[in-house]
Amino acid sequence: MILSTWNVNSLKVRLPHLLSWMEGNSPDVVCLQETKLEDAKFPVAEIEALGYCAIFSGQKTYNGVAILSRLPATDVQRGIPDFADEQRRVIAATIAGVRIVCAYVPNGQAVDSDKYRYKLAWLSAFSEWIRQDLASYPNLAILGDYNIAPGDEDVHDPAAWAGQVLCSRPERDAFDKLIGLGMKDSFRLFPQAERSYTWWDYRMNAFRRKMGMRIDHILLSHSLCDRCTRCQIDIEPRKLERPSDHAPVLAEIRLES
DNA sequence: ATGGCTATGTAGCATAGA
Repeated sequence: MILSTWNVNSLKVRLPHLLSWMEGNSPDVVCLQETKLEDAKFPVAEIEALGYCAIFSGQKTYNGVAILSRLPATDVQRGIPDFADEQRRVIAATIAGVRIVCAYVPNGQAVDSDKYRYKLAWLSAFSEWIRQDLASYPNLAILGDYNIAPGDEDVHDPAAWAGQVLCSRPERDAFDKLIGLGMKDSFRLFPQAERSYTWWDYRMNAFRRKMGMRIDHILLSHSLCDRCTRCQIDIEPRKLERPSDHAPVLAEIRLES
């Protein structure tokens, strides 16, 4: 079972990239962030034509998340339970016995901004929800754009980014809190190339110069980690014309038959 | 050099992303 996540930065613009990427990589589950589409405008027909079902929670202009799946998705949850939030950032469902959580964590803009405080409050509520959900779903995966670089090795210039948004101690503590609940960063289960990133600024030829950040992650519960055979970032779509600024991340899980 | 791109909503630029 191949799980994947991709911040597409507008599904309307990126739909051709997404469809060809799905054809080339045959993921079983695709978690999308920043679809920027109202639900009425979601490209259901194009997704279904590839043999996938789609569940989504979107809004105009900003945010928006979706899960595409070959197998049926049940027990769909939109948003963090008991956390009032206008912003469409979370959708979760059970697929083939695995609880899939698709998340678009707030960016935070700048440390000490209102958006940063919203990010930390959001992460706190999210973490509490995951803590409870892990008791019900031992096979749990959280895929998405965390907007957190977990360590300095995930940042092209750690000195310049020290203490900045995406790298600050409270954000990394929030990430570590998820780990402490019984999750692992599947990317670090395997040897990886240095300067492995999932996001590069559109400006300054950042991608070509390998000036990026690893902020999109697939966290797996321990029981799923035991069956994870690979996790990798696919930088190929970032090379296309009019790319998303994020690259997709994939993890493969060996499911018992 | 605190910019630099890109997408959206909307018809000029403002806002947001990370």
